[in-house]
Parts: sequence; structure tokens; C-alpha cells
Amino acid sequence: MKAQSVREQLLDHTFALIRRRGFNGFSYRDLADLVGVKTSSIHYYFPCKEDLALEATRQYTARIAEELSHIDPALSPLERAELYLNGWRRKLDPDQICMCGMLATETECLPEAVHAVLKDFFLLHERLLTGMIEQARAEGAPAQPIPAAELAMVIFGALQSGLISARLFRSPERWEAAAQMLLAAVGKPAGATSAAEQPAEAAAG
Amino acid sequence: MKAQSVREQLLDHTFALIRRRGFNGFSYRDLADLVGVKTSSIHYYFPCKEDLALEATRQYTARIAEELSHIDPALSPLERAELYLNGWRRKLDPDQICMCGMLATETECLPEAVHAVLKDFFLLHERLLTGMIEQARAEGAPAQPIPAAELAMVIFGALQSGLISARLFRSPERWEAAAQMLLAAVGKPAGATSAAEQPAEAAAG
DNA sequence: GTCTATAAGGCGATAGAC
DNA sequence: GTCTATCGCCTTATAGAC
Repeated sequence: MKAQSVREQLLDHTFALIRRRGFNGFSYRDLADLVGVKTSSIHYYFPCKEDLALEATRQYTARIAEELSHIDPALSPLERAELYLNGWRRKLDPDQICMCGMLATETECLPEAVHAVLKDFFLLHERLLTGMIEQARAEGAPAQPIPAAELAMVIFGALQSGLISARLFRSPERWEAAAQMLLAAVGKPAGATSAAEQPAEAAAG
Repeated sequence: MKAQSVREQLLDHTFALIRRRGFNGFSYRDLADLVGVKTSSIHYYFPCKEDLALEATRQYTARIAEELSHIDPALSPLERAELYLNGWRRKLDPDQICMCGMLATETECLPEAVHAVLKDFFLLHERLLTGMIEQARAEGAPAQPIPAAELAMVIFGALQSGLISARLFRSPERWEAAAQMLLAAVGKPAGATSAAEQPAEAAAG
């Protein structure tokens, strides 16, 4: 665990503050107190608060994109879906949601430059999900009633909303409904235990 | 169109402000300017801002509950789903989302009393959707891979998220994916035009 | 780079006149 | 009920010393 620069600390705490309270829910003072500097030092790195929002959104998105790039496209759609969901599960927290999900609700208070990155974030997830669902269908998974791209949007939205309602109700299981929906969409048999959780003998056709 | 009391105007503008910018995104001054009174007059009706949040959440939820109560349970699940979705469509707006969807993301900044009403709002929708889906299944709609209550949560979450992404992308069609998902879940045949959109002759078994 | 000091204005909230 | 006036604090942001 290497020492973090002040700039890195500022961004990491900004992630957490936005995920908890939103862009309009924290101040430079909150951030300064967490990092242990004065607010004027924050202005040195991020002259105005919108600069901070933009850089936080860029770095958060880049970080997730990097994680998602490690999901091997050669794996089966079900295996990829399991890995994808594990990434979300690591972020499940009783008082934080997805930073881009939060910022998307604050669209009207954020500049166009941030909107652009948020759209990239949404499309990144939706493209990945669309690919999984299409391949699963091509390989004979049970037919779903709406096109793959639309189902991908529904599932991504349900995962985002799942975090929000899991936090509101203080019950993480609320997020699992969306996860199960994705697994079903990539062909996991109803009630079956997944390949990632159980040895090969369980994976039947 | 009858004259609105100051209190009613305050609440209506609060709905719009929260739907656009969230609870942390507007001030008593914004609200005062919109209604044409001074901020001290707002304090007369709502001594502190949390009082305003609570009353707005209660009234918004009551208003939606009243609308939903007009959906006749004797109608078919598909007809009920169409009516339910029409209620959402009327609210589709290029710069507003659902007020309770917005407030749910601001959970960490709101008091317990507001959380309770938000949970009621979520459960109201989920119960209604669960009922439609269960009945559609009992009447022979194609099997869905996850239980009705879980599918209801997924669809409600996708509808909420759909408003958020429709606003972010400035494309209302993004919300329609979730709507189509619901229609499919209550048995609408793929590609079919609905009973509400077309005369009886089109509704075949 | 980080600090002290400060500006200029916004914030929620209250007291008291009318 | 609505106003004027005001309080005390927080907010983002800047100037300039070290």
C-alpha cells in the first residue's frame, strides 16, 4: 500500500462523499477536513468545484473501465456475468451507491463535460451487457421477450436502482433481484448454482 | 382551475425543484422567488427545510397513490399495465425525474421520517406490479425466470432509472425499454399492438 | 504546495412590526 | 400571514506570504 499524494486523496474522498451525499451534498471544507489540508489547497488542484466533479467522474469511469476490461471475452456469457456482478458486489455498501448513478440524478446541476463522461459510463456497461445477452441467445439460452440492447438497459438500470433501494431499505438483498435477472438473461437455469460457485459437473446443457 | 393557496404553491414548486435539482439543489430563496413571497413566509408554513421535505414527500406519494387507486383491479393485467405506464408517460419530462426517485438517492441527507414515506412509495409500486405479474402468470403468460416480486423490483427500478438516463441522454426512448419489459411480463405478445392502442379485433388469444 | 487571511455572497432560521 | 431586518454560519473562491 503505497503513500497517496494529496491529489489522489482528494479524489478518493470525493468519490466517497459523492457516493454518500451527492455533488450538492458536500463542501470543500468537508473534503479539506477529511484529507487534513485547508480549502485553499484544494483550489490549487481543482480551481473550482466543477473541475473536481469532472476529474472525479473521469477517474471513476476509467477505474471501472479498467476493471471491466479484465473480463475475458472468451469466457461464457454466464461466467462473464458472474465476474461482472462480483465487481458490483464489492461496491455494495450500506451507505454508498454508484458515483455515476448519483451524479446522473444531479445532471441539471452539472456541466456538459460531466454529462459526456456519464454517458460514456452508461454506454460502457450497456454495451458489455448487450454482448453477453446476445451471445447467450445465440448459444440457445431461453428467449427473452425484448431485444438484447433494451434488456441490457433494463438490467443496468435495475442494478443502479438496486443500490439505491438497498441503501434506503438497509437490505442488500434488494440489489440481488437485478443480479438474478442478469444471470437468468445469460442462460443460468432457474434455481441452479452457478459455475463460479460450484464445480464443472453441475454445468449441464 | 381554482386559485392555489400559498402553501399549495410552495409544495408544487418544491415538487418541481426537487425533481430537477434534488433536495440539496435548491434554497428557500429559489422557492420564494418562484412563488413571489419572502423566505420568512416559507418558514411560517415550514419552519425548517426538513419539514418541507417531509410534507412534499407525503403529498407527492399521496397524489400518486390516489392515481394508482383508479386502476381497476378487474381489468386484465395487460390493461392495468398500460394504464400504469400512461401515468409515468405523463410525467416524462426532459428535465425532471420522479421526486421520490431523486430523494431516494439523497437518503443520507434526509431524516428517518422521510425515509419511511419513500419506502411506502417504493412498496406501493412494487406491490401493484407484483400483483399484475402474478395474475398474468396464473392466466398463462410466458414464464419469467425470476419470482414475480423480484421481477417487480427490477421493473420498478428500471422505470426509475429510465427517467434518469432519458434525461441525461435527452432521449425519452431510453425509458421505453423498461415499459416494454413490463408489458412483456404481463403477457403482451412480442411485437403486438396493445388493447389500449387498438380496437378489440386485434386482441386475440 | 500549503498556508493565513479575507472577500462577497448564499444559507437556514428567528424576532418583531404591521 | 406577510413583511423588514438581521443573525451566525457556511459557501466557493482569491490574494499573497512562506
